Amino acid sequence: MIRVLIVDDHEVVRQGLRFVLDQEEGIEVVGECGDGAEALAAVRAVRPSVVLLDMVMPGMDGLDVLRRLGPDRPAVIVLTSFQEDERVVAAVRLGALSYLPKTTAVDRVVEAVRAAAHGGSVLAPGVAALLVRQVRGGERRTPLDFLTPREREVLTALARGRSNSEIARALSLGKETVKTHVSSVLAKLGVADRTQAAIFGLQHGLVPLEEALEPETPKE
Amino acid sequence: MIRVLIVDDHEVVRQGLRFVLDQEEGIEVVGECGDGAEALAAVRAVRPSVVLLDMVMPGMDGLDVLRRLGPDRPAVIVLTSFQEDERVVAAVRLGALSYLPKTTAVDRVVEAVRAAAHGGSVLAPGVAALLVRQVRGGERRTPLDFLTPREREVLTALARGRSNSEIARALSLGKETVKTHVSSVLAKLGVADRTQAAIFGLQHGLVPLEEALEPETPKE
DNA sequence: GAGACCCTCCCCCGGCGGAGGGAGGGGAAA
DNA sequence: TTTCCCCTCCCTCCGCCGGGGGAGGGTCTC
Repeated sequence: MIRVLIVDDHEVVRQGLRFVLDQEEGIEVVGECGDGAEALAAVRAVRPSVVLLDMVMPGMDGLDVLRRLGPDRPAVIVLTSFQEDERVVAAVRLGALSYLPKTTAVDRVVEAVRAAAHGGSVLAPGVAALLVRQVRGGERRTPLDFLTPREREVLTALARGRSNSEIARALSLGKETVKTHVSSVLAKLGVADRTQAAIFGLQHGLVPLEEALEPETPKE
Repeated sequence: MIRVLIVDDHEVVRQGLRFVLDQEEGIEVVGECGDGAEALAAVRAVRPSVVLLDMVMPGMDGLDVLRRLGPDRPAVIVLTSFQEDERVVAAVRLGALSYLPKTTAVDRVVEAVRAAAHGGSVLAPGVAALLVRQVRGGERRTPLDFLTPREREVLTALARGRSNSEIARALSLGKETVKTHVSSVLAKLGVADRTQAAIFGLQHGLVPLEEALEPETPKE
């Protein structure tokens, strides 16, 4: 029996998944959670073999949950609305077996659950391509991949709406240095100015849109 | 019998809604659609009395569907992931009876369907507050409400990453004029620069994030 | 008609932003 | 070691951005 825990802040989605999975033989839904904190507790409590995890949730999001799962974690299938390049890769790095957009046909979800039960992956075509790109450094990569770590940090700050001097202060740098980084970022992304760079960063999930203008987000 | 059409690009969500609604007496799900174009066709074909409409879909989105529904339209309940101020108001203006976030408990969805069948509304608390603010101009309003039409246009362009001179060209204005508008926008939104204004605009759904850097989007 | 508001354009000016080039230190790989 | 890249900071130059103030013409309301 495959014991499944469903984590999603949308009750409708939880109902849908439960409905679909309950009809399957050998699969049992052992719990539902509406947020990340609940999910962690539930994982410890009911010891599911597979977790269906939504990426975007209020409070602790999917990535946070992945980070906090212990070493003997259940198999995790990420199910999300967005295909944000950054997050896909992050999720896989953090041990997610499958990463499926919510537009996925339910059959594929069932497949993924069965596969996950014995450590297998089912990837949506787009996601698969993305990972291949990432892992094998093959063909065309996101311009983001060409950024150095420092440049990413700067771009992240840009996407939060910070000015050069604010960034300098935040990263303990000279503003000259920040300008240098910003210039390379603009060049590498092929955009005209910081505003476009910020939008680009937001589009690629460097910063969740909701938090973008927040003064500080220590996240914890 | 209340005849319901479900429109959502996520099969999981469709299944969930169908499951929930099928259990209800007097409610019958007469169709499911995965995108806007399908939805319009289905409305004509099966003549549902209530449409559950997702706002964000590939291709023709929920607002487009609302715009294109004829005069003798079915009752429409908008069900969406985001509570983007702009779109809520737009949807209601376009005739949506209810506007519910997907985080809504399923009971409320059922309530909304029953209410919609005879022209009633069920609003999530947040949405209700928003509409009251909008309609009665009461208490605190979004800074967006203080913008003049022209300023909105300019902010929209800002959110697409346009420079002042590009905006001037696009709107057939002198760049001096654009600067004037940008200045008022910054002041009214209480932000420091155009980048922050752009982010603000994106957060409030003036431009869908995905389209933000697109060179032109005539939408059609 | 007087006010209020919006839209349009103008001026000045200071400063941030971005291009371009240079330079030193450090780490990693050939 | 030499080479290459990254990070750091410095410089100049200039254009765009944004603040402040002004001004004319439009509409709508009182």
